[in-house]
Amino acid sequence: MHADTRRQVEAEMRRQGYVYNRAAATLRRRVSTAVALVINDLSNPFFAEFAAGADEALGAKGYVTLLGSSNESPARQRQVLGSLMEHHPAGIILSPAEASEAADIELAIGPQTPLLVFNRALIESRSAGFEYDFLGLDNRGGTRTATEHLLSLGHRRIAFYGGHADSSSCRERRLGYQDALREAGIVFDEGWMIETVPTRLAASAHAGALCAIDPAPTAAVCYNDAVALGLMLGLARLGRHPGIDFAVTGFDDIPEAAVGIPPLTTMSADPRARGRQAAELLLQRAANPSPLPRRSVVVDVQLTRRESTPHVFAS
Amino acid sequence: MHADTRRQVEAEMRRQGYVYNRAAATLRRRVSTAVALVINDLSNPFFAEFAAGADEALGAKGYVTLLGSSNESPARQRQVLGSLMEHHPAGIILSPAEASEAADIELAIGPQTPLLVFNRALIESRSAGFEYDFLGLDNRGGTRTATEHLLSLGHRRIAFYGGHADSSSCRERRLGYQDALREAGIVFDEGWMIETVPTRLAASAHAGALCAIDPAPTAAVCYNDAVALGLMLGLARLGRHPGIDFAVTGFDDIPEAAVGIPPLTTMSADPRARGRQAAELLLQRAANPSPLPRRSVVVDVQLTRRESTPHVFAS
DNA sequence: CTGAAAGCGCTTACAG
DNA sequence: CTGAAAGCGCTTACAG
Repeated sequence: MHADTRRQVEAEMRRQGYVYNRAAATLRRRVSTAVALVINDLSNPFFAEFAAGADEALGAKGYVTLLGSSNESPARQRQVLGSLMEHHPAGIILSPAEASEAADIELAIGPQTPLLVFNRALIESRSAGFEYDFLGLDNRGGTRTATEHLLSLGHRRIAFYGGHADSSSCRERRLGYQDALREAGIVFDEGWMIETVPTRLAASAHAGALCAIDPAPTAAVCYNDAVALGLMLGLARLGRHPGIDFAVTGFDDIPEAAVGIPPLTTMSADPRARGRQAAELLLQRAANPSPLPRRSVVVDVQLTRRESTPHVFAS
Repeated sequence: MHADTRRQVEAEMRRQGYVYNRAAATLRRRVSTAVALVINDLSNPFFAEFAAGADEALGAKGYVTLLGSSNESPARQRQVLGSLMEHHPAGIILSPAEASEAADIELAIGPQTPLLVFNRALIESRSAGFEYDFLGLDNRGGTRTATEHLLSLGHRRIAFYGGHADSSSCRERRLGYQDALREAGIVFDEGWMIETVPTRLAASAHAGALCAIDPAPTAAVCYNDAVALGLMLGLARLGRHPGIDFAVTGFDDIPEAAVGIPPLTTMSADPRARGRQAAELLLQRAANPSPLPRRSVVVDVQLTRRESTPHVFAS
């Protein structure tokens, strides 16, 4: 009888087209089942995958994703956060625009809403006591592993190619590279580090700077995959043959890495899994209002060896 | 005085940390300022760009984006739509999963909420009188233009490479290709059309099927850029030289197309602009509850000529 | 034109 | 344990 009645009621609800009104519930409970997801650059597959993973995990837990994209503009980011805050989200996952100030973010979202920052450190100059969780990649360990891989293949003159020296992830990746060189007893030269805009196009156009180093390096640890793919293109145009007489490593393992020419040895970060992880971390925080201390999770990245890193070539 | 008072009040609001409660407004007004954006595949840069464009335009009009991703699963899509409906969105932008049934969608969202379908037709078998707007690309005209371009370069044996013959966009693109051949008086052969999973990897692996055609084609119109880039890779491995002794065209103009080896001639669809356009169309509908008739907007795609389409090569 | 009151649809604290 | 009532913070219809 019970089950039968239930079925009848449900049938009638469906017939009348009843839909639960989450706005009413949010108003009463003072917090919504939405999570804000603010992404710096959706056209980068790394962040698009991250967003897809986060949305997937949030959906599985009954949350809905409020999307915002900042296009790497801190001003737009502030605006987007302000607009999303009006929906009283249960939490915020933020992959910050370059040069985002912690104090700025705090102003936009207040001290109540749980925040998880992904991938990049916020600039903490003016801020004190603003609490948030952090999920990032082990940038330093990653390039250290990449560099050790090249060393194990006999390379000794190894450049670091691409990225902005003033971005936190680039700084960390350069440190890991230097760690590995130092440990191998190699005297490293500032001139081995070449700065570029971190895009494929810029990296490709700038390849000449790498060839101009004297004596020429036999390998390059690249800031990320986009840069590495661009560098390989640029080298090919200059008559070098990456994968045969030159070794290149990337970072991120974007889908294109596996099908590059040659396929790219890179550090895998599995952005979709990172998105799911970010959602988990945030929802743990949202469930326990305060007991947990601030957490900073740094994820190991895995060397994925492909054909772009040959043994050193006797020239 | 007026302005001064206003400033004081605003300062006090900020001091107390007041934020507008949109849930209360939604409850009272019975419709929210959120728009649901449901995407079939966020890891495809084409759709990620589309999402970014839609979010941008919605944000500019004071709307917020509720994201959902279906990962090409109609079941997941139904579930996602159901969950988003509880937020009473002002409208829905849907880039449907493959083989989505109109009747299914109607069941999930009801007859009230404005719907704009992007890119793919819904299967209309069981449904009658379900109204929605449509925004799509001129698939047929696009491949027709691409094929005419190859014909003008002297190619006569032109294949159509990649895609699933049962997807509506692939069917349309094949028709445009056949239109151009017919008009040029070329007797076309069913064997010139090769089916693949529409990914770079699958297209690359399947390149042998193209070379097996006898007599061998000198050019291929590809289903999309991913397929075209994969095909060029596969051909290179088989000793062919796309851009020199073989011509390839793509579709979409994803960012990678411009930096491929060689750079890819393709049909530009400008997905970010499409996202903005989808948002405009939907919001027009949301503003006027019913007066507008159902609209179907088909966007022209532009030939972007790059180095992958050489003049026919005297072999 | 201005200001107080009603009410949107839920959840929860409270009376019975 | 059950059921009626209060109240979340807005918007809008209505009285003054």
